[in-house]
Amino acid sequence: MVELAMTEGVPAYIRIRETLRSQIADRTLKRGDRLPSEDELAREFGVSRMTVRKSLEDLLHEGLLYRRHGVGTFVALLHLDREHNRLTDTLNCADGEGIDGRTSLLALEVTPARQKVAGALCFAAGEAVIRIQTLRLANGVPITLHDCHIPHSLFAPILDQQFEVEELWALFEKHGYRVRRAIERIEARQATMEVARLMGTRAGVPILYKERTVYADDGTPVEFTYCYHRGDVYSLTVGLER
Amino acid sequence: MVELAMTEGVPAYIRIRETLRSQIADRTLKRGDRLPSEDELAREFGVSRMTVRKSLEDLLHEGLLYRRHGVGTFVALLHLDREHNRLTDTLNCADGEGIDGRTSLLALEVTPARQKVAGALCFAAGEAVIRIQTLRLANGVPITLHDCHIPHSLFAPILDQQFEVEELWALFEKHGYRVRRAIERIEARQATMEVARLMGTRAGVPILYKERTVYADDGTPVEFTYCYHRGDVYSLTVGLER
DNA sequence: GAGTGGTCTAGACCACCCG
DNA sequence: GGGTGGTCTAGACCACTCG
Repeated sequence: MVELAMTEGVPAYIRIRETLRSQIADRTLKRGDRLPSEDELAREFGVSRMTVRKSLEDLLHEGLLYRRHGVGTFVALLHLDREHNRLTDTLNCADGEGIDGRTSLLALEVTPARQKVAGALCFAAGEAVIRIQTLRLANGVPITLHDCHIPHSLFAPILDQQFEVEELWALFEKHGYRVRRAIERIEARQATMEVARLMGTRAGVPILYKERTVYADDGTPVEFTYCYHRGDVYSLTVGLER
Repeated sequence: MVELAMTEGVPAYIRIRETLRSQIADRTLKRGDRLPSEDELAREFGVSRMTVRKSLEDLLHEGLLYRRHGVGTFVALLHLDREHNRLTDTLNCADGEGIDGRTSLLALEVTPARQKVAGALCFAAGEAVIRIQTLRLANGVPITLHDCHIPHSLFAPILDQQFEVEELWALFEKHGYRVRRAIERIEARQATMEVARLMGTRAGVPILYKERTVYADDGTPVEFTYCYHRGDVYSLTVGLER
């Protein structure tokens, strides 16, 4: 019987899942290897087969493993980065290793929602939104201009608090909205004069433009943001399935 | 006990899942509604509770439902389009309703792989790849230029057959590779002279540029494609989670 | 035919939330 | 306290693949 990493109150299927994950990470299980059968794993870990299957579920979904009916469960040859479609805080995007990221606040105001913003947030044009405009710098170079809109009706109290734009989603959560997913519409555009000025570049340079709507886990839209990424220094990676 | 749609050999959890899905679609279950508890559903459908939970799994994952421990399972307020991160055939992208899409073949050749192509396909620079260059038109307007590369070693036989570029992935499958997922790197660029010429536009216009690597379910890279989308008429939508 | 994963059962106990 | 979902069991039978 195999010794499990972690203990105390952590469900068995999670301990088994993480044990398998680390065996794959440290090459105890190599790419292309067949795992022991589910019956064997159940015996090894001292749990029922249903629990083993529950353990495998997430790893299969991530693409770390794949199954062939009647044949076995295998470690995938290539492990795609799970982070690709991971939702990160709009105003606090990760910049990768060795990069000094900073966010500066350009504007914070309450305004009536224009039509597109209102539509995305599911309320009538003209209702109040909190608008947070920020500039994201990497090593001092402007990378992204964010123009973020959140419903005033849900989050008005945040205006009365000190808050860091990096912690916007933590504030949402304090108000009972757990951020769960987002939709982004992506286009290639040219910088307008206005955007160029704010980003310290010149009009006409390529801009990766996004409109992002963020939803809580019950489906409530909690944020709509225009994003302008400098095309010459920014690329975006997404994963697709099936 | 509830009558189930579909029958004969379809697993119970799938019939239950689809029954619930259509109840949500036709508003028998409305947004925000609490579903019957798992015990109730088990009684209604005449299955065990584990089977009910299996039915709910996919719907939860899709975001159609969400759960609150100790409270219940609910229909989400907003249903995000499941198609966003759906992988579609590179050379045969869907164009939406009422659009006449066509793909014309610009080039089909065997060439040595340049470094980036070889790297993506996990073999040495200079090895043979089949290169398929196509232009995608919507209502006669060039939308996307694809420059697709597939390993000659895996798919050489397709050169000896008649084949439609629209059916590339079906051919992969015939050779034992089931397409499963892809990674796309996305940038905003300006059209080069060469790209502008092929797409019937002028150099400098915004181009949504992608490098896409496609993987079979065992992780084998089966395709690497450069995509050039006309920025003024093309936008891309992606979903992000968590 | 032997071994694998796919589906399913009929229970059990626990943790969480609410009134 | 009563109802909900979260975890888990110890079996069962089936469908698929391979030699």
